[in-house]
Amino acid sequence: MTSTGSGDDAVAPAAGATRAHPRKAATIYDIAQLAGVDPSTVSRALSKPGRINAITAQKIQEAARSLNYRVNPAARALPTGRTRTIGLIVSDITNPVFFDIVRGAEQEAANQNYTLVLAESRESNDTELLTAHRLLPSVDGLILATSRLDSEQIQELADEKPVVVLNRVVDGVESVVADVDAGVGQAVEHLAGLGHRRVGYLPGPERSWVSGRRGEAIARQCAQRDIEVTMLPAARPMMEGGRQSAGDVLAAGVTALFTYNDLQAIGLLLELTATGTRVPDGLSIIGFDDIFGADFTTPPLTTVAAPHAETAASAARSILARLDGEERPASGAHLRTELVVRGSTGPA
Amino acid sequence: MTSTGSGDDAVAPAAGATRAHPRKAATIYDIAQLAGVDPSTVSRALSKPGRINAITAQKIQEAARSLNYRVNPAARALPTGRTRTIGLIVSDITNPVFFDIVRGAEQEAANQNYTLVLAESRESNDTELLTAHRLLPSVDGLILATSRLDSEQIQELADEKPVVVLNRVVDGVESVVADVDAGVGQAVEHLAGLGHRRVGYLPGPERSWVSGRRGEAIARQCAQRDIEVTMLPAARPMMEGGRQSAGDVLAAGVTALFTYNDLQAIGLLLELTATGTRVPDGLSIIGFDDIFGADFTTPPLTTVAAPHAETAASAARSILARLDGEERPASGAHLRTELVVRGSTGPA
DNA sequence: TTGTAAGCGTTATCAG
DNA sequence: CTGATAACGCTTACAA
Repeated sequence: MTSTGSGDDAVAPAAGATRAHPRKAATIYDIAQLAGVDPSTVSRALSKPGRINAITAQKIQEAARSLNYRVNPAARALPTGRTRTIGLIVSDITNPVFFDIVRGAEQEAANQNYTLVLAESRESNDTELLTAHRLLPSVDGLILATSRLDSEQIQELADEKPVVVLNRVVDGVESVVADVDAGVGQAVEHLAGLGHRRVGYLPGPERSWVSGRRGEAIARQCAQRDIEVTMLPAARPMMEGGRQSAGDVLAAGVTALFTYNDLQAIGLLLELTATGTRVPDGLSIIGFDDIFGADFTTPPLTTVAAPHAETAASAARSILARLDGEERPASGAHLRTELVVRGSTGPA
Repeated sequence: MTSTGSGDDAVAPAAGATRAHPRKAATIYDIAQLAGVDPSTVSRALSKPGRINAITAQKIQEAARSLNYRVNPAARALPTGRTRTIGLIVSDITNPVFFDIVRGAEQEAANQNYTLVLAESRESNDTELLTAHRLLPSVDGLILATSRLDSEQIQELADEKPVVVLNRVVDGVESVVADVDAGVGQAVEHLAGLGHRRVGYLPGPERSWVSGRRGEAIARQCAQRDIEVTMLPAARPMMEGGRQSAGDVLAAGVTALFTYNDLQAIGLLLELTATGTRVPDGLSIIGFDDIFGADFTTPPLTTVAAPHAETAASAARSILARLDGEERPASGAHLRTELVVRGSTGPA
């Protein structure tokens, strides 16, 4: 047992000197020499199996194995122009929605032996643009998860490499969008059934395309059922934003409220509960995304869930397909949103 | 408004054909030509400013800008052997602990103009090893966040490139470890003060080094205060694991329980509450990590918090420092754990 | 300070 | 099927 009792040092050089990294990696030249063939033959044997004599291929494989050979991705990228890497930019790593998005993209990439490069824009369009440009030269394609960029900026990026935007439509740029109306329809129906006639919407960032779509869908669905909807002042898409909007919400005189996302919903729920408004008795709340934690608030949150992992996976797939020269985006399954009814909604 | 009503397609080729990506990127040769200098001069001007005539530097900058030049990272990596990339492998992207870890690493990397490559091992040592080997050639260093690998496997990785393991000690390999005892000491003290004499520990994966350390720390601290501690059968480090252990926990006859992590704690809490055991009256629960959500369970979770973001940032810093040729790891601040008292602990 | 030239590890083209 | 050989875009002694 290496336990050192209390008072560990934060950074441990560890027992025994930290190792050096001298032994430079084997190259196809080393293999060629060992196998008695030309380096170019090694290259072929390794990258396009089948197009080579079985027996020499064998020898090469063995040599490679014995030398513990690994291709040098940078070297491969130079002549091919392909890095076997795709980039993903999210606005806030700390937001649980991105679990599923990151996982979906990472899995799909890993499946096809691609590697996922992740960056965070921290809800700022400036850093998003910077980051995108920093990433672009080193990836084969880029996924923009919740872009706050202008359409033109995105189009420019898309001019350089395959770009897919998630849950946003940008002219001329491919996108994967889950159908909001399905879930919102169910939600409004649900509220109507509970007798609500005045509902509100707490929007997220102005630059958020989804926030707009969600607002529209709500307005549309409510209009169809003759329900009055009032739009509140925008709030930051975090728990804090929800908390801070509690006053606005109460002042709005609605009996049910949609928030832009679950984070806001949870923040609001907490604030309301803390200040004596009961949910759902005093106010019904519906969030969006069904994030981690939405099921264990008190009461648990009713929310419009979206297939985030599948959305991201689909985006990754689409990029990889395009890299493989396919024209038509591999139009994936229908991505639908869906209401998850829990405890935060009740009779008006 | 582009809204299409309901029935959106999942993958939209988008209005107007998806763009092509022909225009090949400008190189230093293009700049050289435009600026009337040699490419090598351009290279210097761009990579080591100062070592060049101010006026030619100026010309080169302008040419670069006008051509919208971006360095080709692969091309740069080839002669230098440096990719300006660091890898991070986590066991489960979906576990909120990793928010902070990912963010800490990503921010520190981005600060120094490095890029973070992320991969998930899904709690499997096989895929972890595979992933590590897949990543290694394309990164300058690797951070293993919660490795399930054997020490020897990690040491082999560390022989090739700078590797830092988080919250684990491996001989000869650098690591960043938060001091568990501090927080556990506070926690046991807290329980003792509440009159608990029999506490339990629900461990995580067998291969998890932290799980072992946490168990030891608990045992040690309890021994000092003459508190009896019983070790339960291990459970998976997820909410599900906590849920499934509810029976074991109740059977153990303890009045307070530490779980390996907050995920388990939350799962257990939910299960217990659902089946009629009240927390903390029937059982006090303490988790580890203070993840997202720990503050809004009912009751909110008492937990031992660790500075995850700082831990990861420190790891990244250490790798970057080593890449810059510094010998001594930049021994960061003391990383201490700390008890956060909330509602899941009460009198015995 | 700047130019020359070699080299980084692969792939790709072209003969043989 | 395999071997030369020229890229790929950038860095880096070494010279000038």
